Amino acid sequence: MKDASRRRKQQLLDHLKTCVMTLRLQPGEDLDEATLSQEFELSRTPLREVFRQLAGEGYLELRENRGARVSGMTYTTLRDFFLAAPMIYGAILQLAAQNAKPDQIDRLRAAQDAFKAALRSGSGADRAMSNTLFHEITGDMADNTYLTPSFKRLLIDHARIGMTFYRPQDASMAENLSEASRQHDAIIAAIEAGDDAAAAQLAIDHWNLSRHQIELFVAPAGLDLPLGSTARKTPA
Amino acid sequence: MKDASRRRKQQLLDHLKTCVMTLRLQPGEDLDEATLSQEFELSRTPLREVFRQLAGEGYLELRENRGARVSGMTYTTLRDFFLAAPMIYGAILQLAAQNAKPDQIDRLRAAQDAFKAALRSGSGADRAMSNTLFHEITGDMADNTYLTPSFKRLLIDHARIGMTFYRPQDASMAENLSEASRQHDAIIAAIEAGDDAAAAQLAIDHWNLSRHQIELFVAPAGLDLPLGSTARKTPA
DNA sequence: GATTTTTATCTTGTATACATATTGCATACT
DNA sequence: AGTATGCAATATGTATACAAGATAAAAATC
Repeated sequence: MKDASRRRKQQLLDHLKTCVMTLRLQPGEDLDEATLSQEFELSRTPLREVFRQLAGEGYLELRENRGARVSGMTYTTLRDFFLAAPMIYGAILQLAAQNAKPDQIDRLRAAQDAFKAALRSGSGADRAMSNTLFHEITGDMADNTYLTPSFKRLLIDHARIGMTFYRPQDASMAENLSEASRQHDAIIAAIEAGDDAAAAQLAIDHWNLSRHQIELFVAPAGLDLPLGSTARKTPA
Repeated sequence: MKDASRRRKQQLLDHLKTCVMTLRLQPGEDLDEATLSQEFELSRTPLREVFRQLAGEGYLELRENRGARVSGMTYTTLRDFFLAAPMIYGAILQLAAQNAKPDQIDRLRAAQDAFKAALRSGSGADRAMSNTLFHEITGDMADNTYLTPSFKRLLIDHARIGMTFYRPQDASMAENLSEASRQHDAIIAAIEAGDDAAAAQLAIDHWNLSRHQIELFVAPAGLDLPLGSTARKTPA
């Protein structure tokens, strides 16, 4: 009986994490204690503890006397993200290449297989979550107490950014994902070979690819209309 | 009445943070809910929420059904620390120099004054806490969501390492602190001038100084005894 | 009619009581 | 004597009840 409620608490934790990362819960969205309490058959006490923990990990924000909401994404988010990500992830992969243990490499391979499967047949959310798992394992390999907190925080918004800036119809975006998958393979190879310099370089490349995907979204290829076809009817 | 208990909760939070950073609570030490509950006149419910939050920020570790303990310091801690610290703090100071606002610079100056006062007359704990405050303000200036979590985590152990590896009698350690204070002044100047390259370099220098202090502690100057004076009575 | 004040309702925060898990000690057994 | 087992004591986790704050709606005032 106690075992069951402990499992529900863990389920709630995983559920909320997934919902935040896949945008099923939107940035800035309010969370209702009462509703979640009923859905997961938990009293408010353990629920609120889960909120605190998720706030500590960067998924939620707590406001005094005003409940919890999903961490926001502002117009400075992308800039902050791409400033920090290459540096942190470069360090993570460098350390991963130096420290990875055989069973961790096995897990990384399994995660990459899952990622490839999600590319073929999964939803956007499947893709985002399996990609997150891949990177989380590299974080385990690096095993540095002081880098992990920022890295985990980056992975949350990496998933959210990936969900935001992606259109499945776009052919160049599909090609982008194939390239990402090839980079994952190269990362596995570099880690297995213990080549930390190569791993660090692959981190940079991987983020440049992410940035490129956003550019494809924000500034798509032109519609190939002749000059002047968009002339205004009203003066500027 | 409610106001008072909210203040007590905040007091508990600050108190625990300070105790962890000044080693009044040792790494690995167990915390007793019942005792703290009485001391701060709070019920266990809000107390446990504070524990969760502090665990999220890296001060404590929570074990299922086995209570909270202060985050441990292992033999790999120092290595992990000096791997991550220069990179993170370099980035923080670089961004601080780019983004600092006038009122933040004022606060940084005030923090440095407090640090100098602690150097002259304060306890080791005063020194550690005022130094932490100085660096926390540079973190505010940098204002990057993704770097902050690791930076905060570093500051916790920066304080604890400073408390561990310091002997007030040692003259070269005192000189070391004066040099640290001069570096703080230089950091303020670089930030005010918006010179991000200089600020990043000062971050590296500042950590090299910290590392030097540990070396002074671990490998002190010899006692100047003549060779052979420590000859063993038993064979090796 | 618009704005402010009051009141009702809902949400959040805390305390207490109870259920479950862990730990240490005493006793029994090999 | 040393180890195993069971029980008591202690500590942790959860649920419910109550208190305080926030929000929204209705009434009163200008």
